[in-house]
Amino acid sequence: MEFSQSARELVRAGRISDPAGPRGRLLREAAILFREVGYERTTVRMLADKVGIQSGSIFHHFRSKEEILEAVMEETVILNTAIQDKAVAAAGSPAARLRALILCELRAINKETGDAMSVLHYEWRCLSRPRQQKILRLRDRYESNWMDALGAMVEAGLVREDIFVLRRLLTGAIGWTVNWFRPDGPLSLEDLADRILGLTLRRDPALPSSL
Amino acid sequence: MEFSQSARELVRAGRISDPAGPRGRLLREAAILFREVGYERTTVRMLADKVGIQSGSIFHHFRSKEEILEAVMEETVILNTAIQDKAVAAAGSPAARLRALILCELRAINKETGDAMSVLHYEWRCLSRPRQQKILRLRDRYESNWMDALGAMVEAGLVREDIFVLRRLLTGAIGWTVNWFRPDGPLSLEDLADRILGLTLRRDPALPSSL
DNA sequence: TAGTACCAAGCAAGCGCTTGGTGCGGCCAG
DNA sequence: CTGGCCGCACCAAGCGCTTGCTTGGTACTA
Repeated sequence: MEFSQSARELVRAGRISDPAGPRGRLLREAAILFREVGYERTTVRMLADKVGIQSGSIFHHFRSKEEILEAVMEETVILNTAIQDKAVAAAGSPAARLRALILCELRAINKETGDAMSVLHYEWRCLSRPRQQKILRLRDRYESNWMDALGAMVEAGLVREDIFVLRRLLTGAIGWTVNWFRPDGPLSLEDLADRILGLTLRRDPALPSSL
Repeated sequence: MEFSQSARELVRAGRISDPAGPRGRLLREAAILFREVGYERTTVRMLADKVGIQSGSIFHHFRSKEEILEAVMEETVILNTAIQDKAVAAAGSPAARLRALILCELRAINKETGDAMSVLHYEWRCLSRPRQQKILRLRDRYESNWMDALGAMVEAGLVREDIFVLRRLLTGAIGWTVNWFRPDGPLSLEDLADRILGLTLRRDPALPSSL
């Protein structure tokens, strides 16, 4: 599996925490709690209970509650950027590359890192400005992968839209799936990726855009 | 303007608070604070300061802080449903109706009710379950307007997608505009509505969906 | 005189975080 | 082989502060 392999490599490189260690376990439970309850409503006592330690012991691993939130976001961005890089490298045509990006993002949001991605989305403003900018810098390569792929689609004549607007519409559409997509439903993430890709392809100008 | 006329009618009918009255002023400032700071981080003291009263006086108008959040959401849903109803009634063709819905939602999110709509989106889980269901029931007609319009588009042969999936993708794409759309930018909401409508139209099957 | 809108003061609970100390596995000098 | 010790992970207790909300009373309007 792409996910766990990338994760293992990053743990070995010291870029993310070992999920088996105490820090990694704290981050995993924190992501779940932050998602379900919200960052503000989650107390350090709730998190400590989930992990099975005393509330004060958390501050042996993190200097503050906000540092936990930052770490959840940071490690998720690092991991998903690594996964995305691999998918981009493996894709051939521009269309295949775009589809790979769509599928990557759908998976990030709806599979293993779904809790943390949800936190990244919904708890963004709970981070102090400096910490926000740190995460934003980490996202740079992730986003430029998108813009490169969309640019290639335009060059190939497969997309007609303004790619900045298009990327933002796609961000919204894909991100929102967290609120309705069910992996045990009739629709697979691969199907969904195909449909979203289909929406982006340019339509025949001859068709009546009859208003 | 469609907005203020619908608002005035609803105030007269007693369905939403008078924005000039103390309750209405509280709700307006609450929406702004909840959006900018977040519901949990907003204290009743902050809200009282904004309105220029003592913190305890808030509880003369609302029984609890959560009741304020509920009212913000409830009145926004009521108002935007009324605006949407008028737009639907005025639209002719299926495509015009769909475009009207897209534009309505874009306006709701990016104009007068933008703060409250953002709160509706981001602070949803801060509501207790019974209160959530109350709001959901209020949204019923709003959503069925959408499904009716999309169904008509399919019948007219203008849309090929599964309309449930399509509606959800659109919800995400439109909702996300709150995070990037700037009314003083080069793109107008009307332009944006056209582009989003364009994405939903069925594309020529003859075009290579070349993967 | 009843009702609306508000003030001034403060309570009880819960919050993030600090402090001082304990148990234990690994490591290395003797 | 082993005794001493270091550092990691954690505990028990609680401090200081903020929070939503309550109470009892006042001014003004109709």
